[in-house]
Amino acid sequence: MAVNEGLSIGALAKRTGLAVSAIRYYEAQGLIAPWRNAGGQRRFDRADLRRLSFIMIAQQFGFTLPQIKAELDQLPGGRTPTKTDWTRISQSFRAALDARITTLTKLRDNLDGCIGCGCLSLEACALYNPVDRAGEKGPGPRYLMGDEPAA
Amino acid sequence: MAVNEGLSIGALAKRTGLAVSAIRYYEAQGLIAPWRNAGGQRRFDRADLRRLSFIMIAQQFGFTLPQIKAELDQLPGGRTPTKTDWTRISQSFRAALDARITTLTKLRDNLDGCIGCGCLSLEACALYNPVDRAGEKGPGPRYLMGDEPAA
DNA sequence: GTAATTGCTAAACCTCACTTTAGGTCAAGG
DNA sequence: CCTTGACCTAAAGTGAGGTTTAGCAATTAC
Repeated sequence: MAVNEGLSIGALAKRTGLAVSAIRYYEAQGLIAPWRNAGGQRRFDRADLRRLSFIMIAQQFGFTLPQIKAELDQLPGGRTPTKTDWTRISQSFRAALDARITTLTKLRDNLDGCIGCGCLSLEACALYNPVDRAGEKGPGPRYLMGDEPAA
Repeated sequence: MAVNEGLSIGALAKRTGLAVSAIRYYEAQGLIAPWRNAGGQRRFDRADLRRLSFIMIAQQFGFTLPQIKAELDQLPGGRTPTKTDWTRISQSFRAALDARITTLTKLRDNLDGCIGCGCLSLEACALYNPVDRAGEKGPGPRYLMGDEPAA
């Protein structure tokens, strides 16, 4: 129990509320990179708490793990990220979030227009058009909420 | 090609942009209930175009199929839904949507507060709290975007 | 020192929302 | 009549995001 040996996976799980299995899964997906102690057990930095926190928040916002990884990959490799580093990625994150809120609000406003007519008609309803366009992309995974597939 | 024999699944697919397989899947999930012609092929009402349209729109908003089914189940059983019926479910739908936008906006505002400090700290960050609460629900499926699991 | 925890890996399993495949049937046009 | 295209079912496959299981090793608590 020396002070500088890092956190165990169980400790991380307790502090984040994540399941141990989820943390291991994030490692497998390249979102977090613990080292190993002499016995082969994972040890984590305190900075990893922040990474996990970011992952959980971004998931609440509806981002996929590859998208989140892309954001986290912008953090510096060789050193512990500074506040400035986190501020930078929070900002890029906020832009994506703003776009999502805008889309949702626009769709809601279209829905308001439709409540009066009760139509949802394929020919006339303002709500139908964005849906139609998604359909025209052809078969394959249909993306949600106006987002493009993960980069 | 008599006038009143209903639409084939292919016709529905063309008019909605959905895949035929998706429509059959929705039937299996109880979201739509075609009848069969003498040869065993599915035949659909024109009103089913509206149901499918609603499904597609609701999915854009991030609702799951069970949630959408719950809304559609409120439509009358014995007759073709009227505009009033659709208006009623659009309104209940809008309320759910409003809640979603509110949550997202609140989270975004919290993020704004965090950009200044760059923290995302588990102890202090305003963003952490909602995440933490989700974690406290214990193991099992973690719900997204502040929604409760489908009824 | 030993028992209970906690951690390890690999592989199987799960839900959601579908698509694809395989093998066969139905309907419409020439 | 016969071919072509649309349709049928059941079952398996997909990919995201994990959890569960099995069997074993390391750590911690007493």
